[in-house]
Amino acid sequence: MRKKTRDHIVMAADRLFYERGYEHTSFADIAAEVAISRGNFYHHFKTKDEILEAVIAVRLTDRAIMLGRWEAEVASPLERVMRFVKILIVNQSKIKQHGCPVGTLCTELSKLDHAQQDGANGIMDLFRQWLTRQFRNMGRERDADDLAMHVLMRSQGIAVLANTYRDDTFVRREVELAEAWLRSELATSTTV
Amino acid sequence: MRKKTRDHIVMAADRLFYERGYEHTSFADIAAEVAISRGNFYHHFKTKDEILEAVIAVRLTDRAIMLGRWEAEVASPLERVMRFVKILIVNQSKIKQHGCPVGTLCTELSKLDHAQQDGANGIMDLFRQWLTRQFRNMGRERDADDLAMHVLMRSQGIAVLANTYRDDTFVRREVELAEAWLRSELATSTTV
DNA sequence: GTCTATACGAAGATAGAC
DNA sequence: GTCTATCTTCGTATAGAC
Repeated sequence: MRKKTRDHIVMAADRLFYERGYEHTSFADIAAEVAISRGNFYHHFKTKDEILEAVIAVRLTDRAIMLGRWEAEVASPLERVMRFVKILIVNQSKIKQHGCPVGTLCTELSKLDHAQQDGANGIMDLFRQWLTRQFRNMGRERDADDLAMHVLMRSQGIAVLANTYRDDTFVRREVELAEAWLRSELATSTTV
Repeated sequence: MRKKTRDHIVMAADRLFYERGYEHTSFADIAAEVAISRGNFYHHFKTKDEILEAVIAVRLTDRAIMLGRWEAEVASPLERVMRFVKILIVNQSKIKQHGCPVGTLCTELSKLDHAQQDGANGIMDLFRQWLTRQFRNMGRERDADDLAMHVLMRSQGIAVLANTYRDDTFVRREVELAEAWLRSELATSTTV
């Protein structure tokens, strides 16, 4: 069973919103990418906001699946968080070019004061809650959310500067520092 | 001697580019803010890019003056870096609303693949070099730039999440963590 | 230096034929 | 479901009068 046009549109929009930003991407851009006419476009989506909504939904689902897989594949919560931090390495070349797909969207929609702000922030929150759960599993009931926010903070900071300076060495060094911090932070309080 | 119209335009553009983003700000928006006609606009700037260039120049100068003042006012390089980190507290409400003026501009121009990317990145670099100099003064010749990048990374990460979650407690906590990290990092290597 | 009027193109959106 | 044609609005930019 082949992918439907609607799915093609969402996939193309997802990529273009990430690479060029939401506002800077036009219907014509997406239509050209999918190789359909602009008219046909409106059969599938009535407004640009609706496409954004669909893109956010897809991104949320994708990330939830990814996190679920890690939870199934990786036994130790510490290793799971490490896996999260390592996205910066795995996706390094994309991040250098376009930043973090989640962070940059939240930032852009905030400036636009866009109705889908909460939707985008929800993806960030998915990460936050997943990370919080991992820290809880490590016995850090009380400050699990603080630790989660700290990991998110580092990820976002690294992504912004990776994008600004396009420096591989910096990214690798900071990921190692984040891992070292994680280990030393958790060394004091293992298994409670 | 009163401010000239040109300066008013740059000031208004500076604020609007920060609050709404560069692309989302139109000539009409700026003209309305300054209370001049769109036509008059083009007497002072031929293109939108030219305004951006002027805004970046002003921001660069402003920040350079700020950093110079800190260098004059604060004797200890450690305290100077602390002062830098504390901008996040001082400008907290703006940052919660619109993020970091430097980081968000770099991010936006990267997506637009805009000619002024280097200009915006130059403001980030002003901070980087200033921070590097402070760490050198603390006797950290070898890793001064790494430490500077780490401080920048934290600032940018905190700003992104402050903007996403608009959470005062988070900002305060992370600034304290950054200060604690600074102190512990420098404790090992004081005055060489 | 400031204004009004206007040209021009891009982008979002609609109508209706096939 | 897909197309072409068209409408409308908005944003950049120019011309020329005051």
